[in-house]
Order: sequence, then C-alpha cells, then structure tokens
Amino acid sequence: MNVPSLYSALKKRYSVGSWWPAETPFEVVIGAVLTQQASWKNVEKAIANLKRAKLITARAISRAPLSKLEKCVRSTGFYKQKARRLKGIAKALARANLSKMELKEARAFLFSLHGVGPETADSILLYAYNKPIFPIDAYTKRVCKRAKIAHTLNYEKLRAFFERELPRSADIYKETHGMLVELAKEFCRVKPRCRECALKRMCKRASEPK
DNA sequence: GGCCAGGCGGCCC
DNA sequence: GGGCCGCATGGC
Repeated sequence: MNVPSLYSALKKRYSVGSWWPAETPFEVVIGAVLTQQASWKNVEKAIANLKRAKLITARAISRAPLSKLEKCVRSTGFYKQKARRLKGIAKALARANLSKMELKEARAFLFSLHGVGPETADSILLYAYNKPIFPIDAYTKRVCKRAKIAHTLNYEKLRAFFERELPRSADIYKETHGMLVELAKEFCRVKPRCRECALKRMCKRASEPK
C-alpha cells in the first residue's frame, strides 16, 4: 500500500480535529511523557490533578515536591519514574526556549532529557511546536507492519519515509498520525478486526488468511 | 480476571 | 541494530 492511498482511505473515515488536546506547549510535554505506555483516559485524569494542584507550568513542576507530583500522576502507571522524569524535564525546559531553537537543535535538546525518547521528542516537536516531524508510535508501526506500507520498522527510517511520502506540512503530519492512531484503536488492534476494517480493500493482511 | 495501553533506559549480544 | 527486562495503574 502506498501512502497517498492510505491517506485518502483514512480521510474517508476519520476527521481528526484538534487531536492532541492541550492548552499550552508545556501541556503537550506533560501529556507526551504521561502517555508513555498508558491510555489517554488515565493521562486526562492526571492532567486534571496537576491543574487542580496548579502544577501545569514548567516552573511550577520544577519546584514541586516529588511526593505531590507522584500523587497527581499515579493513574498513568510507572508513576514514580514519571514524576521524577517530569520534574527533570520541567527544570530543563524552564530555562531553555525551544521555540527559538533550530529544529535540529531542539530535537537534540529533547533527546538529551532523561525520559524523552524518539517518540516523545517528536510528538512534542510536532504537536507543541508545530515542526514538520512525523512521530512513529506503536500504533503506526503495527499498521505499517500488517498493511506492508513500508519495508522497514526502524524508527528513523520509518519517520523519514512518512516525511518523504507526505507533503511536508505539520498539519498534514498531525492529521495523518492522528488518523493512524484512530485506525489502530478501532480496527488494527492487537487482536485485529480485519473484517470490518476501513482499509481491508487495500491491506494485504486482510485479504490473506490470517 | 487477564490483556493492553500513543515508551524509555539499561542491559546484553 | 535488535531483543529483553523493569517500571505500575486503571479501563475494558
């Protein structure tokens, strides 16, 4: 399957508006860290807790006691780790101004933070800073693998592939990435629902026995 | 009641 | 580069 036909098939079913709900760039950072291996529902709870505790800015989180952070983010799992990492990230971001950095510099900076890997960094760059970077998550890999969209699942190669195949636009990247996630949640689950899938006409897997 | 969730870092080979 | 492990709660 090629990317243009994937895109138009997704567009027929999904309309992904503001798919990453956040009021500020730093709220995207918080969400990106908390959603690591956690469902968005549990992340929403944690963000609501943080807002109630007035811990929604980098400055506030960098100064907050760990125990308080832990309580707020408990629902997202791995909560001690996440509280510690969030605090470290907040400290670094309270001083740096990512929006004034060149893309490469900003990406390298994010990568240097403990608890920020490729997907988290790229989600932050795309959704918080509107940079034309296509984040690769587990959902995207799963769809690509099953539908044989790309010949690699290597993070950097798959990212480069999508960035090359799609028009170089942050809005298009957001939309496409969002729709892929929706597709993976609805049909391309761990236990796939190929029979009803919106892509079954074009997906090799669905037309093959198992 | 068992899967599974919008990973990451630290290992190992 | 790739594979395995620990990290942990809550929804379905």
